[in-house]
Amino acid sequence: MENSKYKTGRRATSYDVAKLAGVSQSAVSRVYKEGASASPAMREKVLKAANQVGYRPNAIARGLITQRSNMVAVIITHMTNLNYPEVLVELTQAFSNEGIRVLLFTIERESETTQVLDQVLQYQVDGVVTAATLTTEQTQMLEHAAIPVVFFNRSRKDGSVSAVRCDQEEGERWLVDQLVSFGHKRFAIISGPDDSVVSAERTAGAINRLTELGLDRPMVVSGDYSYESGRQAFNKLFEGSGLPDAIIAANDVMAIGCIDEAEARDVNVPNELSVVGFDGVSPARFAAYDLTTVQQPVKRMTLATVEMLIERITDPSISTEERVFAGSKIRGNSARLALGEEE
Amino acid sequence: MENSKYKTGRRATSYDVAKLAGVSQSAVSRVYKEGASASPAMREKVLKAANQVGYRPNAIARGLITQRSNMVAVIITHMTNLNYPEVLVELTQAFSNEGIRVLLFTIERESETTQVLDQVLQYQVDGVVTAATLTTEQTQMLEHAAIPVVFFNRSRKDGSVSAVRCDQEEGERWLVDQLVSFGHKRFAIISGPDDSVVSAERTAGAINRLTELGLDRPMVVSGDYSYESGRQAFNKLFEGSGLPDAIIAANDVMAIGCIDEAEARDVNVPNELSVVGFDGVSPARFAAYDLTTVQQPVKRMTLATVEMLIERITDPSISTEERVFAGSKIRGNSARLALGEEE
DNA sequence: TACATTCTTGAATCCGAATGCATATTTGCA
DNA sequence: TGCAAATATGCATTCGGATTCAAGAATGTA
Repeated sequence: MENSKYKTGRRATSYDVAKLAGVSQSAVSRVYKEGASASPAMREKVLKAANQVGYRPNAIARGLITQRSNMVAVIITHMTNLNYPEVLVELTQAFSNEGIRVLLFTIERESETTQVLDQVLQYQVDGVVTAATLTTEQTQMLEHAAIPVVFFNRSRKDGSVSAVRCDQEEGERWLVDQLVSFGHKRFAIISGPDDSVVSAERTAGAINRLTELGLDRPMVVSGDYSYESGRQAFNKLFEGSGLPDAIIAANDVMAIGCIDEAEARDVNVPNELSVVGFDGVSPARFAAYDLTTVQQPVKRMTLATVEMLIERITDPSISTEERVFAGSKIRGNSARLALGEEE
Repeated sequence: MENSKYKTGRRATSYDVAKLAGVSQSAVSRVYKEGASASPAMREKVLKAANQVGYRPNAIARGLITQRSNMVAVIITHMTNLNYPEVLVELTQAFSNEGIRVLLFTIERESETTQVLDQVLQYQVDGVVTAATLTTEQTQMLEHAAIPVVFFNRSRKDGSVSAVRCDQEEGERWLVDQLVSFGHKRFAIISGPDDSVVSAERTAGAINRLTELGLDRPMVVSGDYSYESGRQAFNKLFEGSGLPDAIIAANDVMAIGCIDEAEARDVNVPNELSVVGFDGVSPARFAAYDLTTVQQPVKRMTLATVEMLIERITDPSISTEERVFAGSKIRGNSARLALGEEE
């Protein structure tokens, strides 16, 4: 006991500082609390003492009493999709600017949310950003615990949750229209993992538009967002009954894999085959691929997410909101495009 | 006050559960603590009540009393380098398997560690993994607070910190040897950001080996790990006095940029120019580039990091250790290589 | 059946900072 | 100069779960 005060690692507490400065613990606390009444003299004494012992308020203790941890959970799936790292970094940075820390939860597939949710609840986070779909039950658990959630790139049809997303469907429509306007007729689609909502939306978006335009229902080959799966998907199509005019991949990385495999089999892109992606990740801009794709406005989306979540944390009674961003259309060189046609 | 108990979001506490189950709060606590004495009857009663009210132990409160937050901080620089997302995911997953949560701190450049360190200390993390260099002073602060640290891909020459790293120098030596054995004589290097230790090590490793072999000191152009900077670097070299035989980039992404710009200027890689990278990130394996590079064994490195950090958290008195991993040599097609020569 | 040993359980206390309340001090204004 | 209003400060309590201590129950052994 006597030596505990000298034990290495004994972090200084507000009591230690108080004693050293000859004031009360409450005084120390007030000095660190913006807007609390403390005389300049007091403040100086306290800060000096705090400095001497290297005092830093204990965020855990503070969280316990204030019921605010100043941490949010970010749930994100395994980042095969190169889009996620960028999202994560931007989110972290934006939250950080607001004095909020990010507790990271990664899962392999969207279906593994259960264990994660349990942890999220234990850690008393102030809010959740999820890039994985939650069941109604899970959403309700969070709601019941009064933890606001913002869905990233997914939502509920009934608008019962707050969400920020990129308009996948609109993006696919543009891609299809581009391809069609040049005369492409036979389409194939490479979808993402079964449990990816984003992939489902993109795939459906493309198919719907094709149907609207009276074209044949495209063949759909499934991938898992990875480069390899893009290559394999091409092979499946190549070995099938006649190559399509254009392949619409559910993300850029698969489009890239697809292009590489096509070239490996002497199918020239874009002359013999058009390939388009989605996301606008950095490799899509590499000159060797120069994809025609739709880029998600990651920065704006993450800022909107942070803003929205903080708003809901501050005022939990606020009603849900959905913000939908259109993607930026990028005309690359992986598809033969309509000439001189804008919009 | 009276309504607070019914307020939405009022999370159930161990007291609530205790009351409902007709036992003491201590009993509830014990049921949730492995190895604590609690009769099966008691356990059942408590779990039933807990289930009824959706009780989950409050990790914050627990952390306060146990002096263990079960969180570690991961400090990582802006992920221009595609290597980091992978590292981050693997770390998170591995920590998660050990019941430890990751609090993420991202910084733009390695030099911005100060503010971050302050936050790290406030959040009472049990340990720190840093992929950014810390000053001696900063390391001492952590040490004084008894927070173990593991450096990722950086260390101190005096071995005063625990570290896990990839042997950058050895990797560069292999690259240089490969290139030299084919007859390359004129070298150039594209370095990373000034404050990147990894870049410094790689650059130095290559230069040292070239010197050892009696070759001319290479020209060094600086980049910032980005694709664009790789392109620009090529241009600087192209406009300079004669293109070198080989360019050694401090990471894969710059190597890719460099290759693209070379092709754009009708310099064929690898026939007219060899380009090698470092990291072994996924785009390096894209067929269009197929880089000759050294791949960091990310999975093994992250596992070692987690293991080491937990070891130090468990027993802080343990002495420091450094684990150095050799990178996997990848002979791609971006450099003309020696034939039939292994090792 | 008696007594020692182990197991259960609850009461009380603690972790470290925030805050309502009460008191002491200062400031403002007539 | 006097008194009210505003500030400053300390005391005591609180957040929610872990843990020590001591008492009570169950089990084992002779």
